[in-house]
Amino acid sequence: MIRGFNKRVVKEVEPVPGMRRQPKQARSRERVEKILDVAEAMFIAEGCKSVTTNAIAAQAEIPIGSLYQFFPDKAAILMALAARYATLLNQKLLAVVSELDSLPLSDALALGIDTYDQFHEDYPGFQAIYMEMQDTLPELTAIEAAADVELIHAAANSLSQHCPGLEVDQYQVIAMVLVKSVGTLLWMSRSQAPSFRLRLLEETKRLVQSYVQSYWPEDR
Amino acid sequence: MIRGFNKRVVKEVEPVPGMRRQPKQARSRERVEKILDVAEAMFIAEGCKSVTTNAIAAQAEIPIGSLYQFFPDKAAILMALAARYATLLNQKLLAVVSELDSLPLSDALALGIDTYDQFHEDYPGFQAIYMEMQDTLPELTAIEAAADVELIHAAANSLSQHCPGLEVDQYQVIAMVLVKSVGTLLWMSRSQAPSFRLRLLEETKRLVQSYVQSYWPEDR
Amino acid sequence: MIRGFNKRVVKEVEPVPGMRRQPKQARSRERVEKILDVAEAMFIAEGCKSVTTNAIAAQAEIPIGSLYQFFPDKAAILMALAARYATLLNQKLLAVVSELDSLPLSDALALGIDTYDQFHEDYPGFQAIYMEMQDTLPELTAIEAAADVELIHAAANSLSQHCPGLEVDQYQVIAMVLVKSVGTLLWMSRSQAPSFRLRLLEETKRLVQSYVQSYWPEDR
Amino acid sequence: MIRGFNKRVVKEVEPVPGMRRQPKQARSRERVEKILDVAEAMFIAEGCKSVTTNAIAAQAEIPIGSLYQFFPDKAAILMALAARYATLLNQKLLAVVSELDSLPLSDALALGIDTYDQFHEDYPGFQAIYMEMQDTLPELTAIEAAADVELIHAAANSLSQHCPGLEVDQYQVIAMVLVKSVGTLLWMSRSQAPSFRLRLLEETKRLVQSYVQSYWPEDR
DNA sequence: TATGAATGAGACTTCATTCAT
DNA sequence: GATGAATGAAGTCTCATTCAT
Repeated sequence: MIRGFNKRVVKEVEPVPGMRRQPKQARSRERVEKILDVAEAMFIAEGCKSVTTNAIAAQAEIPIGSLYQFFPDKAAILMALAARYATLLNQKLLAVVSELDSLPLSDALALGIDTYDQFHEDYPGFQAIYMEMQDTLPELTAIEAAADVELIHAAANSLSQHCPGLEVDQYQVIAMVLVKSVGTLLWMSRSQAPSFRLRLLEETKRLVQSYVQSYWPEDR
Repeated sequence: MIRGFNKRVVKEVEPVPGMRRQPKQARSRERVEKILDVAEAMFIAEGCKSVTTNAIAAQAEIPIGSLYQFFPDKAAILMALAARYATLLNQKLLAVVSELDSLPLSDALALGIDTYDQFHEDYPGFQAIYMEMQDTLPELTAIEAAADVELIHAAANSLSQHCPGLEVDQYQVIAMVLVKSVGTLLWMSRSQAPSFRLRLLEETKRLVQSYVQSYWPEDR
Repeated sequence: MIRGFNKRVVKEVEPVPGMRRQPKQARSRERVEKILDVAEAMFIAEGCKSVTTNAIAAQAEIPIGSLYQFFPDKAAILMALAARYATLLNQKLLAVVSELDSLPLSDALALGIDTYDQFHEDYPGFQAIYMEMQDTLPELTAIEAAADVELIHAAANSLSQHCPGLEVDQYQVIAMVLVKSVGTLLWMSRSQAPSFRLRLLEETKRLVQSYVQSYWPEDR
Repeated sequence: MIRGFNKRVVKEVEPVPGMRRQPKQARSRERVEKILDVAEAMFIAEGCKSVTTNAIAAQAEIPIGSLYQFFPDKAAILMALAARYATLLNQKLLAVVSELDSLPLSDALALGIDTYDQFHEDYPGFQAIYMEMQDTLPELTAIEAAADVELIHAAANSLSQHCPGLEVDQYQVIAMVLVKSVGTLLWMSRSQAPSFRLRLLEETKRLVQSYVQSYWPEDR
């Protein structure tokens, strides 16, 4: 068991979209992870635009040439980062799904929001990277939305299981509204003073709960 | 009476923050407007990062030196653009404020959302510029938020007039939640198919209405 | 009697070399002086290269166009400044010449050095401007040397009067050696700690006195 | 034994202060030398201010990007040039040091001056670069003075060995006076007619010798 | 004569990417 | 495969000077 390695457990050899070569050997995978870790930190610290590929390679202590063996260009690093976040978020959510199912809807929503909030806290680069891609790769927004898309699917699924009675694609709309508005509010709350931040968090729950209750008022 | 709202009402020569020289004569104002128009179009079309100051000047048919007489650097153009949007949005909102006041709360919310949605439709660069600034000028987000801030103030004010009974800063929180979530949903709806877009718009209204009703249920 | 004006008494209408138009009216002369004062301060403070003509005009509170009516280009400002220094130094020296004549040679040398040192103190831009010109206008070094040239002439003259016995151009060489070496040492002493500075000043006197005594040893 | 003198004796890969990357391979060192040669010629011919980095790169027949791999900016080229002169001067002086030690003081001074004069003749850019730096990098004058500083140390050391009897820091002052005044006079002599130049050279020796004799008159 | 907005060549510097070793 | 020196197009911004008003 190698410590400090499974901090970010990457599912074995999933084909990350923009990558030039899938790293098969342990050493290569380590290097890719190192690049992404460094890139993440630098993007957050200095903004995507002002980070150079050479700086990333230097900080990651690998030659620039090697970096370009894994990533065809700078944008690919951003993409891989986004993909990694999507994977991570998915894991977190899977972990609480069973708990969610056993709670009353209101509590489930609150727990879901708290979990999502915690994710923002744990990975401050999440929304940052997310925004960057709009600028740098407008045509690749599909991938960027991956994280959201999975969340939305999961939310729609959960709702359709526990709150039946609507058409199937109605759940999609509701889930989208929930995920998007909550995502924005949580992100915005990051830049607020702690006390105000907590209040926003509570208010976000209220927004969501009253919305859901408008569909399933019996949830009391 | 809406507080913090007519701050930007002085039409003509208000001192725009980042500008090097305030254009006093008609010719200069024309030039500045031309620069902003061109920059807006290019930012939307190609993304902020890949637009160059020389390209803007060339497209606007003015010498690069003249551009730099008005704007100290590239970022200032972005800022001026954001300021211009804030002014425009203010005007639109002022135009419907009186109508809003005479409607039942639910209808007022719906009308407000429709107006805001129309603004997004009229000025597709609005949210785009807005997002750009996060990357290019992280420290200047305050200015970028100007449009939001004023909206939030206006909304808080309107709520406190028509729906009394809460503490004064509670209105701020509610208004913030409303404006931020609606903004995101409307923006996101832009990239959806028309029919789905309309549905999202309706759903946004529902989100907002049920949230407000959780505070003032008598509004029926 | 206008105060604050004769601080730097410029001999009436001497034709300064590089100037476009000799200022004949009081207002114009005031402007030219203001330009030179400002330019002097800025050159010293920021280095010649980084001062712009527009900055000089702005600081002097005259339009840039007017500046260009008196000076054909930036270099001309530097030249005029050097010429002004030459005039000033001349005046200072004339003022002590009579005293010098009545002193033993050693004391006269010491007094001359102190006077020259005081000039450096009063006009810190003197040597600074002097050096600048080497770079900016290599072909105009002749004018730059003006200040020195006058000093050297005066010194040669004084020597030939009080210490006869040498050929006429020998006095020139001696005077040149004296003025150039003293000038350098005094200038260099400016950047030293005060106590060390004083010591250098004394040592400079010793250098000069022993040199002169090698020609006129009877001076005891 | 001359203190502070063999500091720069390490021939090859001494870390030159302002350089971005130390050229390790033969090809790179050639390139750096080429850049410096070209820069030297251009600085002397056209003055520092009007030489551009692009022109240097073009003349040296290397891409501008390569130039910037070795030098972080234009000023660094100047600095490297000054450092190269310092190294050269050191070598010249080391070569005559043994001779100096075996001569009577007067003759040693004369030989030292001739050597220094020859250096000015061999490297006409020496004092030119030296002066430039005052303007371009006022804060870096320390480095520029390097050549002088070492000379002064060497002179002080030599004096203290052959002419004992003074306090240790008195030698510093004397050496400083000697080096600075001689340097100026030699430099100035460059721009004079040959016959007058020689006379100045002799006069410089006289200045120095009479000064030194005022301390050690027995040196006859 | 007086003004100051306008000009644009050109300065310095960066950095994503390649390819010879 | 691994490396990192080399590349040069392109970017941002300056500023001495002019000339229409």
